[in-house]
Amino acid sequence: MSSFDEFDAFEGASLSDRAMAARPSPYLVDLNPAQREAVKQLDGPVLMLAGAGTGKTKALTSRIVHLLNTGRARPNEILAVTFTNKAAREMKNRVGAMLGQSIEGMPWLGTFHAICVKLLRRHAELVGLKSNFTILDTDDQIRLLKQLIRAANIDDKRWPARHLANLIDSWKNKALTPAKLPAADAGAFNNRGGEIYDQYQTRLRELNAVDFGDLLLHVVTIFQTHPDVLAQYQRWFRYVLVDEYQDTNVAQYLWLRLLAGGHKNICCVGDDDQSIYGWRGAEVGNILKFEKDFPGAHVVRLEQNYRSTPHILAAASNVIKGNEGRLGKELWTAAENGEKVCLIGHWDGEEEARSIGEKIEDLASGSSPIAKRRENPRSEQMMKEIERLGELNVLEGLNSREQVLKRLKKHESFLAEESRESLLWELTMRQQEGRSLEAAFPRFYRDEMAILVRASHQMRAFEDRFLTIGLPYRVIGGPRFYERLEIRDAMAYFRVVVSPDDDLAFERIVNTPKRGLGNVAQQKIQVCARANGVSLIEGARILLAEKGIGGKGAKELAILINSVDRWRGLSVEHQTEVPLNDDDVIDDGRTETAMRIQPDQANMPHTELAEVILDESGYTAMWQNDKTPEAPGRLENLKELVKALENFDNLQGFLEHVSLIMDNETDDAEPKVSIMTLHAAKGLEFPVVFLPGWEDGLFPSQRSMDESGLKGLEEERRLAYVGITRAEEVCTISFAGNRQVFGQWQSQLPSRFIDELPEEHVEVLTAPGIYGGGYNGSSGDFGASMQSRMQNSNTYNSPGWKRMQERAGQRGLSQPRETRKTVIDLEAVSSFTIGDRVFHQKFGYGEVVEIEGDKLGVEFDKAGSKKLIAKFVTAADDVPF
DNA sequence: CTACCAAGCCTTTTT
DNA sequence: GGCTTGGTAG
Repeated sequence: MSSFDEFDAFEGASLSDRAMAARPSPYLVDLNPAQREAVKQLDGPVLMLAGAGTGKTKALTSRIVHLLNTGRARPNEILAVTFTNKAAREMKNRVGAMLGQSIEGMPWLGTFHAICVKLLRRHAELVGLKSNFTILDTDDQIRLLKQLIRAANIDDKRWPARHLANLIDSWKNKALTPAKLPAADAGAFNNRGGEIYDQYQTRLRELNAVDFGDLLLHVVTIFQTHPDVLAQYQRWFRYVLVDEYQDTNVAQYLWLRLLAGGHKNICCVGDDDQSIYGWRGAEVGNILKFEKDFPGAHVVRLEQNYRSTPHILAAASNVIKGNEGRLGKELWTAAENGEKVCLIGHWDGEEEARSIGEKIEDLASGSSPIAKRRENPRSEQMMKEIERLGELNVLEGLNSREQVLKRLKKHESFLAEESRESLLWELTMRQQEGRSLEAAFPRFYRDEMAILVRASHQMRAFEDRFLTIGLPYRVIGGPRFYERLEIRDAMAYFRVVVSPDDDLAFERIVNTPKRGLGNVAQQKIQVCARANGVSLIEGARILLAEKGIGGKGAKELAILINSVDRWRGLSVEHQTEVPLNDDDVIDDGRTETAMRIQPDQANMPHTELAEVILDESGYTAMWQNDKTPEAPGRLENLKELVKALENFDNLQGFLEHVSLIMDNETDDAEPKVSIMTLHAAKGLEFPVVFLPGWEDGLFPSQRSMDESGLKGLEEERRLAYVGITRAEEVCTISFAGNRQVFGQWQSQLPSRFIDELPEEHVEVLTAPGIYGGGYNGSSGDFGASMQSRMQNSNTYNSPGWKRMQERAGQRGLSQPRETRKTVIDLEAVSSFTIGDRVFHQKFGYGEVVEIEGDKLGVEFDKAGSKKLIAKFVTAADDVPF
């Protein structure tokens, strides 16, 4: 592989380039021809059409390494944009791993938003902001808009702020400033849309704040109105790389085109079949017209799939081919056939959850102790172990040896001292007895399995079920840590301290905890602030001085204001401007905050300050006195928040991080099943994937179809495609005949996408209990009817389906069967007796009414009676207060 | 001003 | 079913 062909990309390059290129490039060896082509075509526009699982991240990271290795660019001269923080992180890690060193020096690898913040902090004054602007989240945004709407005398019931927020967002996605807004758009929202948008932007500027959309919009505006600034960056970023190009919106597209406009060294990677963010302004058109935008673009197709089995791939392809106007790719794989895609219909959503829970436990159970334990990685020992097993001939003479080895390798990180011993023992025994070696291993680990749902409310059924059977799971992208009430409150306190102009934050905390400053008092503050043209907190100060407010409220308000002043004094982080107008300082690797903020002498550590703020404000006390079941959890979260602060230099740095990083990944030692939305799953892969809720109206989502018609349906179909292609080995699609929607029982029809699955790659399973009888094997009825459904694509008229429909409404036919086995440690049994008061994270307080092995029956004060595993509750006395 | 209750919305999907 | 909002009573 070390032939001259590695140099051919540099024909005509300068001698020094050639010399650089002479460095070995081992990363090229691992690539297939298409990937290699995409990596080596360094100059000029490149479009990489990368199907699901075709190794696009590998190609992208190899390309970065190649750029560095050939000396084409220094790390800080490469602009690499992703959509999610996770993708950015992964790319950083992989580039680092390939280079064999840490990748400190790639400051411009990040999400659109993160990179824009950096740029905007630097040039904020060009759009009328100060460089320490705050970033508002949706909640602040809506509250602000609500104020404006009310001020404009519009009924905010008929014209909800939320709606306008969405409109403004969509305008910003299209790079439309108020001035550029077409009349048709401006007329939206009771004819006042454009007007209020304008006011909103003005108000944001006054508050020295931006919303998410502004991050991009402002930067685009700066580039468009200041060619000198743009030119500087065009020169600096010698190469531009974009991940998930199919998800770019107009603003992002403009941004990219402006930045790459000079040298046109832009490489976009994407897959039109995975465009699932149309509702957020993404334009599939961007990828479809790339060749027109960048004439002479090099188009490379990655079509070899390394992820999924042929059955899974075929199922996905057959579904997606129902879409029109695709760029067209033919995915293929060299992998073995594997299992067919499973299709199961269930009686109702509860049973679907139960069934999936059982299947997960089945797949995750193995007879070896390592099945249940995950220890620190010790791969070196692992490799030795494999050798030793070989020496001992433990694996000799059995045709599954290959697979066992593969399995061992795959799970090397699971092995620790004791489990190795027991594994060895287990394998030896098995061999002596002639039993299967494979079966000593669990087929999959829990963290290799995922449940992908269309909408987040579907998650609850699974959470409830898994909680009761004690199956460890984690919800990804659910209610996010930083969106929780207590966290937002705490952060509002920090914001008030850090930036005095932050009215929204002040509003939020002024009467939290209760200070006797209700509507009336707050109104007075508002009026006073406006009359004097100052921020709310200054207004409050004036109001106090003028004695415009009295009684308990006045006293409390004075205390609050004094406290804020004191806290601010404790933090003493005076800002010093550092000149930033030279090419050379575009990036020197330091963060923006470090550049601009020079801490004064000794000041209180910000973590300590945070604690002081929360204590002295009475916020902690508020939750300590709160008796609701959530209170302990909230205190816990506050503690976590303070802990998270440790990773930052100051409060401001932290606040910025929080506004951009919405995902919080906590690495537990214990392997857990993932539950997430299909959207959140993009870019991920799992050996085992469950796709529940394939019912018309749910998936494809009714709303999507109503709002966007065929376009919406096609996007839903792409979502289905994304879902199926997440699976490596096992993919199970299911639907339920009955489902609770808004608390009402509703009968559901199977998704139309189910009819688009290719019969020969799908195995239709009989749902347990669907005909009352369930498990005694012979009830192939339902399966057969499913088959016939699919043969006559005349959908919902099959006898089997009709019968199922008829039973809708008479619930209770399928009795919940007790679960067979759970993943629990049996030691935890009976530390409780009947009558004990216990506490549960989700259900709150309750009383033990029944004990059955390790399962407790608990009558909860608020949540009713539940059965659950003992380890999920604590004695009520132990709950921290 | 707060605490409680009824009514009405709602469920896409997210940086 | 659950959450937010708005109205009313104390």
